Amino acid sequence: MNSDLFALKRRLKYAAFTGKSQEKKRIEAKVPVSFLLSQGFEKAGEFTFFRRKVIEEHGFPQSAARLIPGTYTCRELVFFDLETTGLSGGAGNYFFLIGLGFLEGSSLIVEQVFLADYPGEAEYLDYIRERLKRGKVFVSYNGKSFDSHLLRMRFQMNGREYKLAEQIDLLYWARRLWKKTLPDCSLKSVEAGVLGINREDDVPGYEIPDIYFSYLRAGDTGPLPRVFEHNLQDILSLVKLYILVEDILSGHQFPPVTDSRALGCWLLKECDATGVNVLKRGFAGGDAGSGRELSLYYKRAGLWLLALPLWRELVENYRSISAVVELAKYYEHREKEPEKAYYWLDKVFAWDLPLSPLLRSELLKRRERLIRKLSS
DNA sequence: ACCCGCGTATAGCCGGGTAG
DNA sequence: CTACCCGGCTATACGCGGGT
Repeated sequence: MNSDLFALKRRLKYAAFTGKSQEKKRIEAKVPVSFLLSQGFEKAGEFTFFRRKVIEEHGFPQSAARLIPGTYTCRELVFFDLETTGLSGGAGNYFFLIGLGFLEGSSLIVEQVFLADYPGEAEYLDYIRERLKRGKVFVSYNGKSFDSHLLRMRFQMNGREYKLAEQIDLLYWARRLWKKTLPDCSLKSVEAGVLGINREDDVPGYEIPDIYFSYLRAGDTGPLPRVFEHNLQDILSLVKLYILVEDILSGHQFPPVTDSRALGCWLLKECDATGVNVLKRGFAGGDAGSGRELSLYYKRAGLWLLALPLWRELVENYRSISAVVELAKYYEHREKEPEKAYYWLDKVFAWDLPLSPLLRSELLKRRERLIRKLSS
């Protein structure tokens, strides 16, 4: 489906009626006003429809706002999600539904703006721009790559500039925290695996463009409510996910599937002392990767006395090759005790694990050198 | 069909240490 | 002194995967 051509045809269709009153009649006949009103929308323009839901929620992070840049607060967050005519980033794509979420006290306000037909896009965008004014930080799922560009593009194509100042994209947080433990990091998988949300009767994303086209072409409004619902659920999940990530970062929650190694490393990189605690907890929970990262952190900090017991534990309980190598390096180069270095390195060969050729040759080289040192 | 941020792997550089 | 080697850090290249 070439949506560019399609959009052009829609424009011509309305343009064909020259008389003002005639045009209006035609529009009113084509836009299913009563259907949209029945869905809780109100008319906000010739083609623009708006509805709002207030959802009572608890547990909004009021103080611990680790994700929010600058001096903004969570009152200035706007959660947003678009339903579009396709995935491709080309100019022919546009969006016909935007969901916005705002936090207000203990409530979540979800606003949805629907474009009843393409010729109304300019007024639709102007209306959305007004609604977006209160939001300073945009929260999305993959919005940095998808939604924000489409949004900007549509404003641009209509001769209006719009820039999303600050953005928080939760996709990257989901990857960081659950890439190892979930089959994938689609919003759906995160909902099911972490948030405990299982959508019933959800519209698969790929069906959405066709549903909208079929509505435009044949006036088929039947499946539209499910699209509105899908968009609403996306906003709700976005908010829940945002709260969960804030909770994890402030140490209030730590779902069992969370990758403590990745989180700990990220925190350490951000010079955050809680990174050490996260890695400690991960290692205590049996994650060797967390122990390894913690030991390397101690090594970088020159805290050998803290690193050494970790390496020994990693060798004894997890048969960690990297820990063996670290112990061998330590004794060969730092303590100048090649016999101790050899003692540890030899364990790797005793284990008789399958090794990649590269790693194997590296280990052999190290052993050769130690043998030379020992015999001289 | 598209974009883009992120994680991972690899190469290269530098400083320190050592053998000859 | 020189030539080399090792380890650690940084820069760059690459590929993945999510949105409708």
